[in-house]
Parts: sequence; structure tokens; C-alpha cells
Amino acid sequence: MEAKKTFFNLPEEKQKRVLETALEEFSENGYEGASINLIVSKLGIAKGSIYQYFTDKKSLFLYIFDYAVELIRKTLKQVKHETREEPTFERIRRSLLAGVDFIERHPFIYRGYLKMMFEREVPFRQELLQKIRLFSSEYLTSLLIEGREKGEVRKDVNLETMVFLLDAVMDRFLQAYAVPYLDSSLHIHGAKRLEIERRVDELVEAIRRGIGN
Amino acid sequence: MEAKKTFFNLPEEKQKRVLETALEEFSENGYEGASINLIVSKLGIAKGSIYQYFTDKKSLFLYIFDYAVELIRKTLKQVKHETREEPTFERIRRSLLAGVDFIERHPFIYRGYLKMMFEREVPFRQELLQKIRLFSSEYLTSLLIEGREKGEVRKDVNLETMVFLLDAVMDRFLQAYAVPYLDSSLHIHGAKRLEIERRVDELVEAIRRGIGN
DNA sequence: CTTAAAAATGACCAAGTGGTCACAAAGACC
DNA sequence: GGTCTTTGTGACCACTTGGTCATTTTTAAG
Repeated sequence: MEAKKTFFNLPEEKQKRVLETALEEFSENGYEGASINLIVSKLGIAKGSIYQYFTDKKSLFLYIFDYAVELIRKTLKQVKHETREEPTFERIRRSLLAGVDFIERHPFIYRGYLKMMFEREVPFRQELLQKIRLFSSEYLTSLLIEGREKGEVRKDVNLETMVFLLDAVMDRFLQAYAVPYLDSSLHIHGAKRLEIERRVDELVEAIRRGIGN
Repeated sequence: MEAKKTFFNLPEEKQKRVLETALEEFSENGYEGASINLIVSKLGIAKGSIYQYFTDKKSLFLYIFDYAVELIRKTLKQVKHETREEPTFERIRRSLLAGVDFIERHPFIYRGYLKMMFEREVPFRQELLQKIRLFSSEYLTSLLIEGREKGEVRKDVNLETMVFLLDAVMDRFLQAYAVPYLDSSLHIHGAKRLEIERRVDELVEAIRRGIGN
């Protein structure tokens, strides 16, 4: 329980406005950097008010985190279901594109995740990050295991190694898409959908076939 | 010119102590989060003193950044030279291990780099990051081009795509090594050298041969 | 309209921030 | 010794931070 009862008595519309505003502030400035003063000022409410919704900065942050995690969880589950009949590397391709769509729809969530990854003072950072990494890890693991059963994925390569490789490449791809200056070589930030799909195809193919002769 | 003349008049030993202390503070707390008050307190000097060495927080940061970049540049150059006769994937292997060694020798530099990657208020962040990414990118590109000439690297895969893939996997590997909670699946953080080498071998092999059948 | 409970308010607090500056101490040269 | 320049100092400044709380405003019930 992280929010006070008063918060839930608010009209849903206002609840959402509070959440989205705070999410934006946290994702742009990190936990420490986020300013309660700025949040209330943007919302046009008094400082005291927000402390009637949440006991303190930490609980506000945690509430928003849970809100975001739930969105991610749902999205992954859906993609997994939608592609359940597809070949493994097609599923990987689709997962990447789903990530792109997610960032498009919820830009502040993914950026917030990147922020907290390397911040020190985030409360429960370790636990929170593991929660997320576990999603991704479990998701890719199950994809690869099913792929092995179908004979589409190598059996002579360590499963952990493959998960690591996939996770690294996919995450970096999304980083490049979400944050302009991380996109030094691929030029996918702000690119058209068609161009992005082309890049995804190339990348997935490189992962599948390898880059050595 | 970022440091004042007074700084250079200091005994070298003290210069280094100042730099290392500030580097540690910046790398642990990021640019905004780093506290000048804490730095001078750790150094046991008066607040005013540090403003006689550097004009402000920004110039102190930039000076330290250059100091760090120079170290990285030298290391990369050396590895490139040392492995110039080796096969391409052996060079990649060695580069990864050199990264591990670098982190071991300069833990605050790599962590600082990760911090500033997602921080907003770092001065000239974009330019600084591109400086670093360019190193990595140019390094890998030249490795792969030479590898192609030797017939060890595929010619039917986009060069940019391969650089991206390598960069992503290598960087993530070092992240996992440097930051415990980013190492969710590979368990290389704090692992013995032998175990790390085994992981590197597996990973490089997966990149070379691909993971698909 | 009265009353009581719920919600909103903003002046205020202690603590921390980067940065300044008048002054003191130390060094260097004669 | 005296004089002049370079370093070192820390009280102080304006400003921001997260958080509090006595007080007012709004809402709901009878």
C-alpha cells in the first residue's frame, strides 16, 4: 500500500494527471533529481496536497513504478501470446517491434527505466531492477527453449549465453531508438517505421546466422 | 583550458589526489548529484581552495572527463596494436578481456561513463558521449573491415549492423561485470578470471556462429 | 442552515546546494 | 628585517530541497 486513501477518492482523471506528471518528472530527472516542488507547480496544486495523496517522495515513486511495471508485464504477455505460433526468430523480430511501439506509446516509462538503471539513490533500486530484468530474461528464455524444441535454435550454445546476447542487443536497439545520442551508428532514432523494420530484420538475421565465416 | 594555473602549481601528488577524489564523487553520484562540499571535505581542504583550482563545477567535471578519455584512448590503441596479427575473433575476445582489466584498474571511470549516459544535466553530455561512442565504433569497424579482408568476417551482413551488435554485446558484458545488479543471468560480476574467460569464449563463439540452426 | 468530516492550502523549517570574497598565512625575492 | 605575490580559508549568500501543520475551504449529512 503506497498511496493514501485520499488519492483514490480523487476523480480518476485527476489521479491519472498526477501520475503522468510525476512519471514525466521522475523519468526526466531520476529519483533524486525529480522535484516535488516542480511536480505540484506543474499540476497547479499546493505542496501540501500531494502529501495528502502520498506519504512521501519515496512512496510516490514506488507507486508510479508499479504502475509502469504492470504496463510492461501486460505488453510482454500479449506479444508472447500473439506470436505463439510463429517461428522463433519471427517472434524475436516481433518482440523488438513491440518494444518500439511501447516506447512510442509510453516514452517516459522506458526512459525512466534507463535513468534508474545507473542512479544510486533510487529506493530499492536493486530489487526493482531485478524485477524488470527478470521479465525480460524469463521471456527470452522461454522463447529460446521453445525454439530449441522446434529445432530452430542451436543446442550446442549455452542457453544463458544466448539469452544474454539477445537481451543485450534488443535492449541496446531500444535504447538507440529512445535516446538520440545513444544511436551513434544505426540511425533509427526518429526513423520511419519501414526503415526501422529493415534494421530489425538485418539485426535478427545477424544474430541467427552469426557474423563469422 | 579548464583548470586554473594554480592547480598546475600543486605538487603532482596532490593534483592526483584531487582528481581521483572528484572522479570518485562524480562517478558515484553523477554530475548534478556530486557535491563540491563533500569533495573538499574528503580532501580536507577549504571550499574556496577548489575554486582556485577550477573556475566552477563544470570545468572540474570536464577536466576529469578529458583525463578519463585519455586513459581509454591509450588502452584501446594498445590492445589494437598488441593483437594486430591475431585472427579477428581472437582480437574481439582480447578486447573484451582488456575491458575487464580496465574496469579492474579504473573502476570509477567505467561507472562514471554509465552514469552520465542517462543523466540529463551533464554539461555537453551529447558531445562527450559521442566522443566515447565514436572510439568504440571506429575501433570495431576497423577490426571488422580487416576481418573481412582476411575472409574471417561475413561480407553479406551490413557493416553497421555488425558493429552495432558487437558494441551492444561487449558493452553489456562489461556492464554486467562492473555493476552487480545488471548481471542478472551471466554471473560474471566478481567471478574468477578463468570463469570470465570461459564466458567470453562462449559469447564470442555465439556471435561468430550465430544462434540459429 | 448547522455541523462535522475531508481536502486543499502555503508560509515555514532545517538542511543542503554552488559559489564568493575579505582576510590570513606562506613563499619568494631583496 | 620588509615587501609583494601566490595560496588557503571559512563565514556568508541566495536559492532549492523534501516535508510539516495550523488554518481555511469544500463537501456531505441531517
